Amino acid sequence: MDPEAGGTRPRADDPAGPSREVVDQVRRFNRAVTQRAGALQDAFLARGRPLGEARLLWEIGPDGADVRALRSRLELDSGYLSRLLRSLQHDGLVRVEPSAADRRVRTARLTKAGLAERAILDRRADELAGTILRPLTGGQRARLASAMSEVQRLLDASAIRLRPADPRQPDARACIGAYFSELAQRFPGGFEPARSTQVGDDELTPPAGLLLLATLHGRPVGCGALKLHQDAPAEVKRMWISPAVRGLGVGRRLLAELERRAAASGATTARLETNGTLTEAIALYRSAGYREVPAFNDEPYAQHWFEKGLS
Amino acid sequence: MDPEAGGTRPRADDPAGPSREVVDQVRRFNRAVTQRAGALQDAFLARGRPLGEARLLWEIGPDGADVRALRSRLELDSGYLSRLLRSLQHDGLVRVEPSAADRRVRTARLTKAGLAERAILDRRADELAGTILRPLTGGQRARLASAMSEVQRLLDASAIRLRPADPRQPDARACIGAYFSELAQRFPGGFEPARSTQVGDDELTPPAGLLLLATLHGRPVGCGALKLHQDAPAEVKRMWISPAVRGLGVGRRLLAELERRAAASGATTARLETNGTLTEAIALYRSAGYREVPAFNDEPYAQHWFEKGLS
DNA sequence: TCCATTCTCTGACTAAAGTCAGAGAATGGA
DNA sequence: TCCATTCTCTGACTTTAGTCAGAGAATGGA
Repeated sequence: MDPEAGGTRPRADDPAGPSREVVDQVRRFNRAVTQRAGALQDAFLARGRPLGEARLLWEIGPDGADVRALRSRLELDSGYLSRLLRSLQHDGLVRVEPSAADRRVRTARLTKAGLAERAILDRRADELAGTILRPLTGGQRARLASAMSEVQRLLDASAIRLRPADPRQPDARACIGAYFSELAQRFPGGFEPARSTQVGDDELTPPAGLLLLATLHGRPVGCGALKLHQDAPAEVKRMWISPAVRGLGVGRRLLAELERRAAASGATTARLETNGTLTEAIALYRSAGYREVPAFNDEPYAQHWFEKGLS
Repeated sequence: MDPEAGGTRPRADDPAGPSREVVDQVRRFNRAVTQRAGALQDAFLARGRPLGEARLLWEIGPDGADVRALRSRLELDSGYLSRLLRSLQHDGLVRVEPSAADRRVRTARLTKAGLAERAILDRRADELAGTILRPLTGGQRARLASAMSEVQRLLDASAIRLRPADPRQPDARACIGAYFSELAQRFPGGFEPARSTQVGDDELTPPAGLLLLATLHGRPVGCGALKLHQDAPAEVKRMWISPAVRGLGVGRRLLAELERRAAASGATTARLETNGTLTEAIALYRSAGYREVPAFNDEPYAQHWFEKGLS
């Protein structure tokens, strides 16, 4: 059930909001594509088995998976998941054993028959794509793939959420770690955190500072932080975006949100320093209104210092 | 459950088939859109009511609908539909009465409360689109709308089916009627079927001829016909595509299928005549390999005659 | 008038997709 | 050792999305 464009009600004239025709296009897409594709897909992949079971079979994967990981990934009730596994086990497609690392945990693995069934599902998914593509010309196929990629990427961009996080949390740690790894790879002389100006976890925790995490469907895909000072400029730190979501405006959004929060904390100026190798980051800062200024600290890995008024 | 790209199996080297990466893109899209967008949509529109009921509420619409029309449109079992209506009736949202035209038939109408509930659904669908669009920049929104439109149109193109039909059937009649209407509008002097060279229904019915219908999700969107002659060229007739699906290669597909069937019936040549006003049709024929030839009949409304070898 | 067809509804039922409660085992920190 | 927490499983159950059978009323054509 997808209500189509509700064309009887004009959109409020909000310059920051989406226009009527864009909203209508999204609604039309929701109706036409989401539902139809879903029904077609379900029909294609069912194979006489409940979809929940088929889905689980696929998610267990060729390497197996812990039940709790499956529970969390598929967002299923422990009881229901147990039942689905029982059913697949009964059909000889799955084997469930206690994990060696923690005997409370079960690990599910596909049997030989389970792997064969999964391969059939794989083929079926290919066939489904084939039925969609076959009636089209070569040019139409390329255009469809390109448009689908664009829709998908923009829906991802839309789904990215920003939230404050404690720098000690695993997700935050992972992002900062990825940031440091990338710096080590891209700087000509490498990067060692110990040689850089130290920033403690407390400094990025309210009220002294703040770390923002960007997540896509719960998965961390970026971070950025603020060091706040009384009567002095706020410092932007730890700006990193996962390569998987670059080009989608996430960095810009993160930076804008950091600026907002800095201003809300009373800061009138934001500052940051960066290495000359990070050309895309520098371009982002410039286009966001940062001007290059004389060095304001002695960070060994920096060659450029930027500042922006926050009014 | 959406299997993602099954990247371990190389695609057969079939130049006419879709490439591996296009198939993978379609599979990724199916996964991303169907599951995520579908689930989000259901959550948004549920409002504590089963989706089937919400869907029915929407489909009844502001003007009401016959139960049998709803049954056919939504492809629901008569018993189940009756139950859904009962439930909505119990909630005071729907009124069901015998139709004046045929007392076997029931007409369902929304009550005042039903109309209010429908308006809420309308608003919710807007809000759903809004949540998708709001995190995006203006440029991203425009790009998303454009990409969605492209995906939708190409999926429509993909979903179009060609099938033989009896020219007397309502769908065929509707297409031929639309064709004649368009000719009447576009020809400078108008068009009257009676002044044109007559083609009887039997002439477009096997074995004397053939009519092909193009349908999109069961709805007729185009037609084309053949008149077959022993030891003489086959004639292409009644080529019409609905404006809603023009530009998607449907005409080309129809024409190609007619040629195939003509060749399969032993014809070595295909012929057609057309009015000079139909510039897109002429362009299609030319690009499909038809050459202009001297007039081979005295069709009063034609100014161009074309021919193509079918080997 | 008869009869085949169409339509809606009710009875009876099923399968799938879950939820909630709670028991028992395992883990790790105080 | 104790205890809070985590994990899985089983019991019991519900809701949703339907299906199939068949009855009774209405329609239209022979």
